[in-house]
Amino acid sequence: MPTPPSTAATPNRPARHPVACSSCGLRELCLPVGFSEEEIALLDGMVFARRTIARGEALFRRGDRFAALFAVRSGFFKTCATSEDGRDQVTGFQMGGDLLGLDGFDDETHRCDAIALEDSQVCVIPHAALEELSQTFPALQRQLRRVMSREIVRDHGVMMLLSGMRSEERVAAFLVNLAGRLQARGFSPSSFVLRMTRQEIGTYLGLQLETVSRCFSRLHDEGILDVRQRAVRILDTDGLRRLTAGAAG
Amino acid sequence: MPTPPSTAATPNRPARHPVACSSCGLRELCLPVGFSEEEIALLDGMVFARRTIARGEALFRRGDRFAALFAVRSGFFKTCATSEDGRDQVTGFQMGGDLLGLDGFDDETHRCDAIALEDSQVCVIPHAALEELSQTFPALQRQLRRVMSREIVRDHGVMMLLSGMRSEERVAAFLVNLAGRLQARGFSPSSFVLRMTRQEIGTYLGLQLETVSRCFSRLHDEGILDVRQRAVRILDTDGLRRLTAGAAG
DNA sequence: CGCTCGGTTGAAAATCGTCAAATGGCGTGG
DNA sequence: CCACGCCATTTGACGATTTTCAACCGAGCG
Repeated sequence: MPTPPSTAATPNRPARHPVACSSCGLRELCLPVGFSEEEIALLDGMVFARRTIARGEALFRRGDRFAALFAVRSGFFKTCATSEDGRDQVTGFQMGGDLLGLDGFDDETHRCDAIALEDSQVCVIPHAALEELSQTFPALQRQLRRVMSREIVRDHGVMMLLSGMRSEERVAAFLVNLAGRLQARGFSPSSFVLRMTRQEIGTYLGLQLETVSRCFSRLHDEGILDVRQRAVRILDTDGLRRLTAGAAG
Repeated sequence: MPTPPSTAATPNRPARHPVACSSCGLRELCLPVGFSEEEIALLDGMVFARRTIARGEALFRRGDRFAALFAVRSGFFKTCATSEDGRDQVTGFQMGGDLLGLDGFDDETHRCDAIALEDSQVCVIPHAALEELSQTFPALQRQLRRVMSREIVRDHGVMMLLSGMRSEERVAAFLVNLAGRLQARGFSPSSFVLRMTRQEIGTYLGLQLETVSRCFSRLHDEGILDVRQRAVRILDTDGLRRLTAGAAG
């Protein structure tokens, strides 16, 4: 599906859709993980709309008031935090079922930009509804803590990657992670198209875009990958995973 | 207060103390930030004990069941996540008022080790009490979300540091951060003693210990620091802060 | 008083970043 | 429909930073 007519400013009007977690294929990857049917029904009332974001547009930006949490329904996002001196850090890539905006609870302000890397749809989970419902719905607050906890653990994994791995290991780890997440969503884990540029991968992994490109080329030469621009085919999953574990593996 | 007699295994018996958030000097840095007197009184019933941890001992380890959150009452900790291949990443240093264990909500299991870098005391906040109390105490669950959110933002800051800065900038940023936190706790921000080894700083910053040592020496030569082993005196705070912002500053 | 551990320093090697140029998709406009 | 131009990507050469290996120093502790 192509980019909608570039009248640009589409986003801020949330479109009413028949939104229902109960009938959503992503519910096992999203907020309702482990909920009973009754509990999911409660969520249906809370997730009040979907919103469409065109490629390149921001779902929210750093400094925006934190009015809602978002769950990716379809599409692909990056989040990036910008430092005072202008350099920006891609802190994560989000796909179907992932939540966006967890960093907003602190001071009711989003602390990073969330940019759609392809035309995307998100479910809007208003902060107020979340607060209200979680009073009478202990499983929801528990689940929210779990999701936030998982985000913290994930970030620690990225720190480990940034801190201890060499470029090729980083790129390998990135691909293994991406493949796993695609597989969990029913896509092929061995053949996919990257939604982000080399630059964005580099910013995420703490590498220059040229280094990322060279790593891809090297993995190609080693017969582990088939890379053609953004199209990736993993030829040797075990080999890739071995690289991830580091030379010590 | 010196290290307790090294009978080693002191920890697991929580000592009953007159524990009270309401009379704690750290409450403005800890869980009760922004709570009213009545709200803090509710916390008093929940924080049920203190626990003493000797230097070098673990408060908890990766894989331990997540039974409680901990708030540092005195002392100093590091948290480190260990990867499958044995390398470990220091994910943070915690001091008075900081919370430990936020990564445990996901699967009710601690996901990192928390090691005391000096003799320390923590307040024990049982998970069950937290769950129960937060049912009838909306401000508490809100606050917990805020704290977790802040942890996520903090981690993104570290990722930015690991990803985009060179060694000297990293070390400068580390020192500026530490100084600020010490100041917030009423200690001198310009003269302090490091509680961690060069190795631990290095693991945190994604550098080898030799590189950390060289950075300290260079900052010393530039007249910005006076470093003698673990004793640090910051001579030029602005200079240090300029380095943090990067060459672009 | 010697030993161990943490820290410092030096030199060589490896990795990664920087600069530069060439290639190739892709979308736009003719 | 094709040509053009822009942007992403690739690749090469060089240089800078950081790691690695090794030796040495010094403080704290038994």
